[in-house]
Amino acid sequence: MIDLKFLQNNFDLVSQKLQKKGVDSAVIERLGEEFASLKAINAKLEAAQADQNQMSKLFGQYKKEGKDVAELKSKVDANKELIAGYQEESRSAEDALYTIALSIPNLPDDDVPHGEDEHDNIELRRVLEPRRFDFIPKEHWELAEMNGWIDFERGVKLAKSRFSVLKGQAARLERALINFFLDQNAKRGFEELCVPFINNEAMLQGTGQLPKFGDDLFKIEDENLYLIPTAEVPLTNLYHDEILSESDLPVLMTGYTPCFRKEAGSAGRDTRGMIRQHQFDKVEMVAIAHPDKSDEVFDMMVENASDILTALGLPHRVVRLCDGDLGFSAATTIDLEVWLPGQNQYREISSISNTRDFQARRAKIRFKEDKKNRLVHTLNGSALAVGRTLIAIMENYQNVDGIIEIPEVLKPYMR
RNA sequence: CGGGAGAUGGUAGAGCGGUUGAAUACACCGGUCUUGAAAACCGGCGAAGGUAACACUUCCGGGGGUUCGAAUCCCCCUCUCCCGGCCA
Repeated sequence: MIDLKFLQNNFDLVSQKLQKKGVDSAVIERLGEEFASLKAINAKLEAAQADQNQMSKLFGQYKKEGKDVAELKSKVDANKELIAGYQEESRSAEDALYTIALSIPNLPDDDVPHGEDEHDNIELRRVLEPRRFDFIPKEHWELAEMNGWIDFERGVKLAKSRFSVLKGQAARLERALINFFLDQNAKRGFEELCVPFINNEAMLQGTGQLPKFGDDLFKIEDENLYLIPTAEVPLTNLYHDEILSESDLPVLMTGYTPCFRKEAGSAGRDTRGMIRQHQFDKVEMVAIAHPDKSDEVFDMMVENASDILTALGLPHRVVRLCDGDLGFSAATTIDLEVWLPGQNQYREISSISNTRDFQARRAKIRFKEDKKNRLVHTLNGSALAVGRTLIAIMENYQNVDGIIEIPEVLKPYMR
């Protein structure tokens, strides 16, 4: 959630920044008004409550002294009705405010480049030269079929479209990658966690998936629970509504989880192969950082993910997202895109974001700084998307017969 | 899923319906003492909103009710613990 006090004092700035994220300035104006009217009604309510408390104390005193309370009681009764009315007003003002506030995306950082969509993203650098093939490299689904690695049809039979089954060496490679990623993250100081794959509504609101993006989530029937779309949800919310001590920061966490996404609105995109599935494996990094030091942590996370790709010998590029392409919660994002020779293009394999205090405000994650509580910064990034790494290995390590070599660093993990 | 018990500040643990936002102990922080530490003694010590700072408001698992007044009484929900069933 954005800082409403900041909004009050910097309307033009906020409004202009959110324009890029597709928010109409009229909505921002509404938001400011709702905030102001909530504060106004709460002031009235609190004054009336103060009166009530005073009179109740008097009441007790009168009783003790044997005085007549009839007049006082009628005053108290009248005030009570006043309070009930204010309470109702306050409640509806609050509803109105949060209905809007929770659906407003984060403000982009000042140094985020301007742009409409992914075409305006800025390539920062390329790492590793793509290999030159003396034959036409195949796409991963073709390789999968030749090697008997992926059973798309039976995945569909078991669940529905966009589900698949990994077999034999591919299943083993998937597991090897998970272990490799977790080990690499541990070397950077990320503590490994194994968390619930189902989270409740409050957690999904904390990280920003709800209330706005419920259509992308698998909900458990008759329960207030959802399959997680990313480990960012449980890892970040581990400290939901908690106050950390300054010395705890930064908290660096990593975890493997499957991720479940409905992919609503992705009809027809990447329907072939394993690029876009309803269920996929991912190893995630999450950091809870001191607000003055989150930039350092962010750089480290980007470096870590890039280094893992390099260790696997996978060519990739580092891309800075423009404001038009930023996700809902992100203030700044860097994507890593891996080279897929079969597709002859770079495809996203990791996305690393600093949400600043946006998620922290929603999830109430704070730390003590000189007796005062201050919101932390939360960061998240993939290191890495496992299925897409598997695809990248298949396409980059194929030979002319369709045989796929195992990257050197993974061999110990395949034994 | 069935039977019983419970939910209070970082932890432990009190709390007749009326200066109880909450005794007490431990932990923690500051100070005195000490070469330093420990001990002892003194002081401080929950959160949110609000304020320049006060004031003030709210919070004793969550929600609702009774009352002038609820941590204390009533109802619902959630969670935890113990016993049984099922089970990796």
